[in-house]
Parts: sequence; C-alpha cells; structure tokens
Amino acid sequence: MNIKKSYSQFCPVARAAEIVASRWTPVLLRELIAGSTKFSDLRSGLPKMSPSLLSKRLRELEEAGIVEKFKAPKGFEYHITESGKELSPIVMTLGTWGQKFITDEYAKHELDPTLLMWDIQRRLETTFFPETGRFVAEFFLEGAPRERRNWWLIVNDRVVDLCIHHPGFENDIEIVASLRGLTDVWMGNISVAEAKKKKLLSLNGQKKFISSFENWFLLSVFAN
Amino acid sequence: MNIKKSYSQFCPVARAAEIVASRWTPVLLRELIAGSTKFSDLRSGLPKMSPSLLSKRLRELEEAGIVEKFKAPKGFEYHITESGKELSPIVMTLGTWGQKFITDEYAKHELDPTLLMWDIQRRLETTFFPETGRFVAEFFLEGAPRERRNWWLIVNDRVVDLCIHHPGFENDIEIVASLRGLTDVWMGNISVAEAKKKKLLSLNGQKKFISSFENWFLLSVFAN
DNA sequence: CGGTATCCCCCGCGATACTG
DNA sequence: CAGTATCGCGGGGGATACCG
Repeated sequence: MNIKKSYSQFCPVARAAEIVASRWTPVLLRELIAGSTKFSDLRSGLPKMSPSLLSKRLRELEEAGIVEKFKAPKGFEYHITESGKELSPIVMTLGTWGQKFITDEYAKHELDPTLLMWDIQRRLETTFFPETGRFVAEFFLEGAPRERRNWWLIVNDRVVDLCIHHPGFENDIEIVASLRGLTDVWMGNISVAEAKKKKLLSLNGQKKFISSFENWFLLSVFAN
Repeated sequence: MNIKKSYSQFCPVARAAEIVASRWTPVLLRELIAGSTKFSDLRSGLPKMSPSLLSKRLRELEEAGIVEKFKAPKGFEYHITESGKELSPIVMTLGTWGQKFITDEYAKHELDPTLLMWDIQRRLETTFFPETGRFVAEFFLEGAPRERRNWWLIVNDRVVDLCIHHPGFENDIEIVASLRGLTDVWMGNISVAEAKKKKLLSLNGQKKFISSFENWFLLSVFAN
C-alpha cells in the first residue's frame, strides 16, 4: 500500500480495511465467494466496474493472498484462497446488515435485469429437474429496456444456461413480471403469493412447474 | 449516494459497501464501537484523518442511521445507534482477519506512540487498582520522536488519565520499551516474557505492580 | 477546543482503444 | 473473448485557515 494512501495504523482493522474496504472490493469478493472464477463471469456480476479496475483489483487481491491466478485454456481463472474464504463471513454479514437496515426502495439505476438474471441462474435449484432432459423458462421483465426484456433459462441435464436470445425451444413455463416486482420477490421483500395477488408476477405454462415454482426458483441468499 | 459514485446494484452487499466500505469508515467505526463519542477523542484515534473528512463521514453515518448526534455541554457527542452496533461483528471480524493474515511486520509509519498509548489507556484494567488513591506509570518509548517519548498513565480513583507531560507525581512503575517492541507486545505478537528476555521491554518500580503487570496491562482486543 | 469552509492538487477510476 | 495500456477528468480528500 502506497504510504500516502495508507491509514498508517498498526491496528489490524486499519490494515485489513486498506485492502478489503477499497472501492468495489466487497462486491468483487461477493462474486468470488459466490464461485465466479473467469474474468468475464466476474464482469457479468460487476457490469459497472471498468475492466481495467477489475484487473487492478484482482492483482491487488492476488498480492494480498486473497486470490490465486491460474492459467486456463482461455485466459486465466481467479480462485479465492483459504484466507479469502475467511472473508466470507464479513461480506455475508455486511449483506445481511444491508438487507436489514437499508430499507429504501431500490433506485431505478439499481434495478438491473442482467444482474438479476445472473443471480437467478446462479442459484437455480437444478436438483429439482430430471437428471437428463431439458427445461426452458422464459422471463418477460416489464420495465426493462427492450433488448434486455426477454430471457431464457435453459436447464439441460441439470446444467443451467442463460440466454438473451430465443433458443428455439418451446417454453415449459413463462414468468411475466415487472423488473421491480421480480427484484422485490427475489430479495424477499414480498412473497411470491403477494406478488401474484398484486399482479406484479404471473406464471404461465405447465402446471407442475408452476406449482413447484418456489422449489426451483430459489431467492437471493439475502432474502429473509 | 451520488449516482455517479454508486455501484448501482440492488444487492445489499453493494448497498452496504457504499456506506461502510468508504475510505476511513471502518476505522472510524472501530473508534465509535470502542466507545469514543467526542470529536476530539475520535481525532485521537484517527490522527491521519483530516477533520473535514471526519466531519463529513460523521454526517454520512448520521444520514445512514448509524450514528446519532447529541448536543453536549461543549460541542456534540456522536453515539453509535443500534444499527451501528450491528456492524460491530463486521469490524471485529475484519480486525481478526487482518491480525491472522496480514503478518508483515509493521511499517515504520504504522508505529505511532500516540495511537499506541491511546489504545493502552482505553483498555487499562482499572478494577485491579484500589477504589481510592493514585497510581502512576511512566512509559519510555525508545525510537519515538523525542516529544512523544515519555508518557504517564495516571489512575486516580480508578479514572484513567493519559499525559504527555510530567504530572509531578512519583512513578509507581516505569515501563521502558522500544516503540516497536511495546507495539508487538500490545498486539500479542510476542509475549511479555519474551520481550523482557530480548531486552525489548523492562519494568522498574514497585514489585507488586511489576509482578501484576499482565493483570492490569491488558493487550489489544486483537491480540491472540 | 470543536468543528466547518475553502482551496486546490493529484490520482483513482471511468472511457476507450487496442492487442493476442 | 480475455485482458492490458493509455488518456483525461472529476471530485475525493488533504492542508489550512478560520470561526464560535
């Protein structure tokens, strides 16, 4: 750490904060803890972070022993180390705190269909689906910009894929919701039942997938 | 939060990090959690933070509901709220993490006699001393700048006072140590016994205070 | 002392382009 | 796609003065 920028304290809170509490780092750690390892995947979870800054932060985390960089077939993989994993309680507790105490409704610029769908596909409960075969769910996000309004979640042999273009398969279920509504459901701010009643969310398609919706559509890890 | 500066994510980790992980804030929270309430006391624990920034951060924490500002006889008092107290595990875990994983020896600019003595006086175990009467300990910190080399801890009826000028009382005990040595002892990096053996620390004065040193001289909350 | 206002520098970081 | 290099600006925050 540059001496000019340093807090210049022997206290371990200060020494740790110099690394962990710099801009974007808690959010980057969240992504790494969630299991993303590829640069492009990290970018997906951090759409407003510039690639140069992401690159820089990864280098800093590597120097701090929080991340290890491995050569991959294409590019590199960034894996969180044991010491990095021990930051997990901090990041999770920070999120829990935020969920509890920051109760303002989401600002418009915080509602992001890409981020939402990215989080959804990451937590989809695939064990619910048959070991072999295909499942297709289409999402219509009202209020999202046209080119990011329609999404398809495809589960093929329990492997999840997220598409923004029509995959050519027939839908098993369609989820129609406002972007804000689905985000609120996802974050546990309102229940699925409540969202349906308020016409913020509706499910169409095969009965068995509709009735089991809450079994495979897990909510955010921070949902109450 | 200014939209330009915002992470623009609905994720509570991001929303919390915007407040809690900004520059200086974790260290300021440490001070508030430790019980400091006055502006000047906060400054003592944050000597390298400019007063204008401290003022700004306090305002931000107040807006976020983490701190409450009360009119005091002179100036104001800043008290941490219930929601702020729930940040305590985050700050403490961050410190514990730092203590465990940031093992570089302290850089010269991180060794600060004022900060060290401030922390020491805050954790002095006063119940060890008689309910009435005076106790005086003088510290000589070798390697500290001349004007901050000598310190007196005065416990009067169990109330601790820290002085940088000779108080005119006789010493009950004298602690002679290098600044780095005492810091390492304080942080639990080496034991008192080891420090004595290596001549990094020596105690002179009344036997009963020497033999009970480790009873009243508590170590940092982050010492192992 | 307790805190705010002002000034201004500098560098963090966003934007963009570029390269393998 | 997987990152790195460059460039330019904006404002964060440090220094200082100042006011109550």
